Amino acid sequence: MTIYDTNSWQGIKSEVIRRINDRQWQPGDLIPSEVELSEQFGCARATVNRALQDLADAGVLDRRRKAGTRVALNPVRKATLEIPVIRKDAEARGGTYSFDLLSQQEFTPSANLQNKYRLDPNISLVGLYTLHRANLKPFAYEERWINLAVVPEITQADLTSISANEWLVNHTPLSRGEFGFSATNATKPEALLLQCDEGAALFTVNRVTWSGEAPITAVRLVYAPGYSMVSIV
Amino acid sequence: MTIYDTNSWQGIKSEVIRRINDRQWQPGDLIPSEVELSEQFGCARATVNRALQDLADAGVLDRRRKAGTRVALNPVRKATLEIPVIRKDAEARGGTYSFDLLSQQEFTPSANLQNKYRLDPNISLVGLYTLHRANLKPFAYEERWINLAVVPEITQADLTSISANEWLVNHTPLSRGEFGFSATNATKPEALLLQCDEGAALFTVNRVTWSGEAPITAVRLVYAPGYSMVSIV
DNA sequence: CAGTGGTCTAGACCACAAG
DNA sequence: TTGTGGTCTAGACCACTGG
Repeated sequence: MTIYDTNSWQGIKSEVIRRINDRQWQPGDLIPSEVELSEQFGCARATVNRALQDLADAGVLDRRRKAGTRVALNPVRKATLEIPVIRKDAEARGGTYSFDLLSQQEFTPSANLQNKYRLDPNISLVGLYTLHRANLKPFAYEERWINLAVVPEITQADLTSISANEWLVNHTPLSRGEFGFSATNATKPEALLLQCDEGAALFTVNRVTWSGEAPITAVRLVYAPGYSMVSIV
Repeated sequence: MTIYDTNSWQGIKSEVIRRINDRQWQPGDLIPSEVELSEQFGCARATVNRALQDLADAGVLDRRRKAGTRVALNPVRKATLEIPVIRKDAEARGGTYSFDLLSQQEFTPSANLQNKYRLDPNISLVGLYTLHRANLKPFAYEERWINLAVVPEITQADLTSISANEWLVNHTPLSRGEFGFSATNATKPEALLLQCDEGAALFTVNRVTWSGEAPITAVRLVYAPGYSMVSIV
């Protein structure tokens, strides 16, 4: 346990946490204003501000101008998932990473894709089917399409030596995305690829990545049985 | 798209992002120091600091004293999962929430639990088995134990009217935890409870919550088929 | 050692929203 | 209208760590 001075922002943060845990300040309660607290703690208001903002980010406090700062009624548990590049993930689980690019072809978006992602019918997409391995054993199976209208350069890349995943991460440094996590039963082809029984429960990630209004890529990733994604809060 | 002035920290943040996306600053590159940037932007160093710290938190920049600030080589994708109380989750999915407390009993930790969670063999735990429902249909099945040495007050609570989950959230406002997400095949009893086929792929969450060195509670939660946990980055 | 980020201060002005 | 948080400034000192 690290101890902080009470006129450091971390110290103020722990003190606030202590008061909440002690139930001096209960859920829904209004806590003193920044000015009052800075007087209590004998520090600058900016220091209190830093501490309270941090706690508000964490979902512990609710702050509104003029209305003041309250202890959150529904302390949302926020878990920050670090989603590593698959290669790192496989390596971290003690394996040597490799992958097979099973197939790659260009196509134009189906009506379904056009609607779902607001894609122009005339653009080209690349479809990629990849089996990721750790120590040569199947680790995850990936189905992906990439929007060539956004990243045409990828046609120049050798996607058998670097995975599309990594290429994209390094060439589109910042982007919005949506993740969906679910569980699906292995289909027969998936079972063959992942060397598991048909119907086995597979941890599944769906991801769409956007650059402004245009989708860059969408992925469906099914992990071999036993995979677990861990997060520390 | 919101536009910020370049001497606000948000403005500086977007400008830095722009330079990274333009590849003026490439992954691994050292970017100018805070002092240099504050001169370039005509603002105080603290403002630049705020912007760069934000980007470092997001995993876009790597910062080290004396070594300076670099564009991250492995831009970690961080997804912030908001993990709501089950009731809210069920309600957000358009249902009326209810639950059945199937069983509740006190016991002392098995050798296995003692080892895994460093539990004293003499303390008492409560085991709870709960079926959560949305619109009366099974939503998730929960197995949980709670450490009475840490929260003895819970024996006073009526856990048939408020779920243990919510009681704990409101009485242990801040705590560390670990989440694990995986997929499991429905066992026969789970299939009965969740009204699905045996073997169906179920999204599963394991959670352990700690208060200092002592575990407060551990939960295994299996969701009815079709559940998907969504996160926006 | 010296240069970088990390933090604190005292003061100021602004933006928002409750009354 | 007015009290609250949100932000910026100019300056200062500190903590870490690379050279």
